[in-house]
Amino acid sequence: MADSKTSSSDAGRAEAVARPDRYDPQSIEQKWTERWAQNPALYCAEPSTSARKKYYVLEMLPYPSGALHMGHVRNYAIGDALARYMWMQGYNVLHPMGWDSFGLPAENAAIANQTPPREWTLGNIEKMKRQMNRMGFSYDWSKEVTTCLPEYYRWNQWFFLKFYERGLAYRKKSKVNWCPKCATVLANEQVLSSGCCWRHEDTVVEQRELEQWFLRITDYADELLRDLDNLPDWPDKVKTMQRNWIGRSEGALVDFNLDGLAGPGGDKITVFTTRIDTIYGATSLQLAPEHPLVTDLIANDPGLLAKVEDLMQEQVRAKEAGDVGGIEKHGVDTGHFAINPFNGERVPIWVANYVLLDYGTGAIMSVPAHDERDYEFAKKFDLDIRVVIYPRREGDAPGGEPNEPLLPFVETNSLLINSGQWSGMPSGDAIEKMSQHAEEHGFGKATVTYRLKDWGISRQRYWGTPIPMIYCAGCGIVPVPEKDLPVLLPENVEITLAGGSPLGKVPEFANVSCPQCGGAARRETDTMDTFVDSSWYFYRYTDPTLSDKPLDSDIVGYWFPIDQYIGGVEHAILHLIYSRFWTKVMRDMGLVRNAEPVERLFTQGMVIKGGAKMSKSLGNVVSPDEMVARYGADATRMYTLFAAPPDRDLDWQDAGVEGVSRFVSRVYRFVARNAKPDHPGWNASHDGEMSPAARRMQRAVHQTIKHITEDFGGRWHFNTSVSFLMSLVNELYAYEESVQGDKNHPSKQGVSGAPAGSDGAPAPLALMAEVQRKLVLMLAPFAPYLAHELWEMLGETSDLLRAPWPQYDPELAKEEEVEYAIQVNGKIRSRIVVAADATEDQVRERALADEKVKAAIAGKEMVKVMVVKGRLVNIVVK
RNA sequence: GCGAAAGUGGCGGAAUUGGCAGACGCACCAGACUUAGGAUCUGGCGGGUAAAACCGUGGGGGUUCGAGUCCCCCCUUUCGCACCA
Repeated sequence: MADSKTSSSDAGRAEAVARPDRYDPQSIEQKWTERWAQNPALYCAEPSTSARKKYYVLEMLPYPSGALHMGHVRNYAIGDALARYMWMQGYNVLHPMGWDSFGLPAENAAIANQTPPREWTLGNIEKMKRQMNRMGFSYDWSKEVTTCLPEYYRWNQWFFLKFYERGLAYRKKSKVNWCPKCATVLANEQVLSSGCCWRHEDTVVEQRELEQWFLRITDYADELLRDLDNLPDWPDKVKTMQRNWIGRSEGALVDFNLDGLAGPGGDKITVFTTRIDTIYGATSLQLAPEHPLVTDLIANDPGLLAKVEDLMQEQVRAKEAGDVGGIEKHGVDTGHFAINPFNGERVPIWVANYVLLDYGTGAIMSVPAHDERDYEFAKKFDLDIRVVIYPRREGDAPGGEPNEPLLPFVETNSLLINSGQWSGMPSGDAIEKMSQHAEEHGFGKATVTYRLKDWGISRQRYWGTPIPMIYCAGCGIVPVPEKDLPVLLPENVEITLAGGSPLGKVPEFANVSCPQCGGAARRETDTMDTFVDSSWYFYRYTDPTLSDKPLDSDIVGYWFPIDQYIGGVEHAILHLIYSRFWTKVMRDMGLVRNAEPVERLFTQGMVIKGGAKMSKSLGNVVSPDEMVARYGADATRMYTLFAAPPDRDLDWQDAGVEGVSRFVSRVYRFVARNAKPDHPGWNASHDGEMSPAARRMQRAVHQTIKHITEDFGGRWHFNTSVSFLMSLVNELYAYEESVQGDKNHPSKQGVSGAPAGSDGAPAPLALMAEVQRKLVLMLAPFAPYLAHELWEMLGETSDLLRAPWPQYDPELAKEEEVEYAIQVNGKIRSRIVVAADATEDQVRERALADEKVKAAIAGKEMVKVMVVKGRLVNIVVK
């Protein structure tokens, strides 16, 4: 190969670009981008009749904001490495990409730039698709899905009608979360724990009364919870978050009749409790300030009304201040009483700010002795504290007086006292028996409540899927007939953030005739939450061209469940719980056979810089475009894999990309010189024995294959995969030097054969060719452009994407020698190197012959212990 | 407050089961090749010492021949949940 020295000076400068030893990512990547573009079928999944086993790898689809950010690049680099690896493992790989393209930013852009949302969105998609192709991601674009196009969203509408038929979509007036900045309603899942909007973290969500469409996700609460146990390959963190979100809680409802006058709003208060066994200790009832009965009870007392109003205001203020957890408890005595159905006792009715309206019934029985919050409240307002579960700690003898310092006693491992006929019963049994008792006597029953609420999907926005419903004065709510789908989103609509749904101001859209009676009717003008779009898009990928149905059950049956889903942990609740819900409904509709959409989930860490999330305001944004222009796509992608394990946050360091770029270029130069090595050293005769350097390199190759193969199958620590590749290349350089001398040392040039000390048998050319071949194969998932270029350089004509992944030979990967540390009385005194297959006796002999060991044991009585790699040899010397 | 994860050189990070702590890379230092070097190649690089010894994985105990790894207590950071009755 051309020696860099001969062409390096003035003459070489002009031809620098053409020199094969100079890595130029731009020209290489451009060349392959063009070639791949000419072969659109390259990355296409084979049909479900393929003889290959299927593998569905999916990355979360992006919102087309207009530019990829590093988080995208990282996400897709992981998915692409996996997709390429699985192709090389012989699988039929489905690796699609699409656009979650409805949503508010398009409307904001429309307002800011006077650009129609559709135009803005489709333009962004074009830009981002170009960026993705520039990165070399192996997407099957024949499966592309764009959620804002009628070909897709008509099926949202179709699903909505099916949900409606099944009673899973319903309309109700309710208090809803309203973000003043979004000018629309938010689902519970879209309200942060701070009480602010998920898109506007500084804007407190307001409560408004609106008529909204809801999806009955709570019907599936139990199954959504239970089936988490069938997802062993989901991160525990995500499963825990979902469990908490669903918040299943077993308990009982108990009715307390109002004492004396029946209230105008009813004559009883129903409370929810998980501890019905403590009901004899209930010394008050507590209502949430917003509880509808509250105003009835104190309607004629303006002073009390004002105090309750204060309680509510205080909560709002606390939320605004970000004080979520530790709001101080306050309450108001209504002066009314209710009757405990178990013992007939009158208990005062209070209003308390620590009772939540939307959990349980919005009313509780307060048992200060056995609930921490009730205890705190009772202490503060001097309410009775009555012990009804004998408080004992582990080891306490039974009997004796209840111990005030042990209160509140919240354990269920003790016996009831002061509880009438129930006294003496273990707490756990009492919960069951007392619920039964309540049910038999008609004042209560066992029940299960959930934190999870039904999913409100109505949005008062333009850029979303129109909800296919019509309101007729005569017929009421009338679904749009299936044959009339899609309900097309009108264009040229004036978009503002004020005055309700923009579609409401488009008469030709809103005014329709009733499908049932033909009379004048009004169309629903709200659109769907965009999380509807992303709840089932991955099914559509299997055949996005179908025009008569959303999916083909057989094709879906072939591809599903998704083998590997990759995305950010920020979707642990919203997207991933909605998707699971949607799949279960689809299964009940007979559309799909799988109960869960995703077999394995991987949540990658964020890309940060300087310890903070990248953001324009911090000015620490790294643009993928700039990185690609500077270092090429291969180096950029590879850096995102190398800089940190994929599940951890990646702290971006510009110098780090430089390092990976150097590595990539080092690989290029090596193969450029050695694809057809012409140094005489390679042609030296050999007698079949390999030189130690050759053996070393061969071992490195097989160890690298082993490591990377295992990493793909398990831990996914691609940072170490890349580092193994780097080490391997370092070995190749060392080997090259051993064969032909240091190219940069003229004194050594032309040295033929193996260096002194070897057995004089340089490895054959074939070994060099084989090693390079394997190196390129292993590079393919991480740096596809470079790998393809080198593949060609090696004279390979087969398609690298489908070339078989290299196998490793465990024998060749094994170390030939093992180092032992030798301890003398607990301290390491020496190290010896012994053949890997040496017997214990041989090791012992060698150890005792070691000079340092001899010195250490001279004149002593002792025990020696030698250790390494799990082998332990004890030698006792007297 | 509750729950989970993490804490290793100047930095990003290695070290599947307890077995040479710091792989690989960055930064830095030295050398080579150079008209030049922000290119390339070679070597060095936890502290400490002339060299050893010795000390080193947030802190303190413990188990073990041997602990970054296992056990107990504490500290810090990040994330999730935060009155869920």
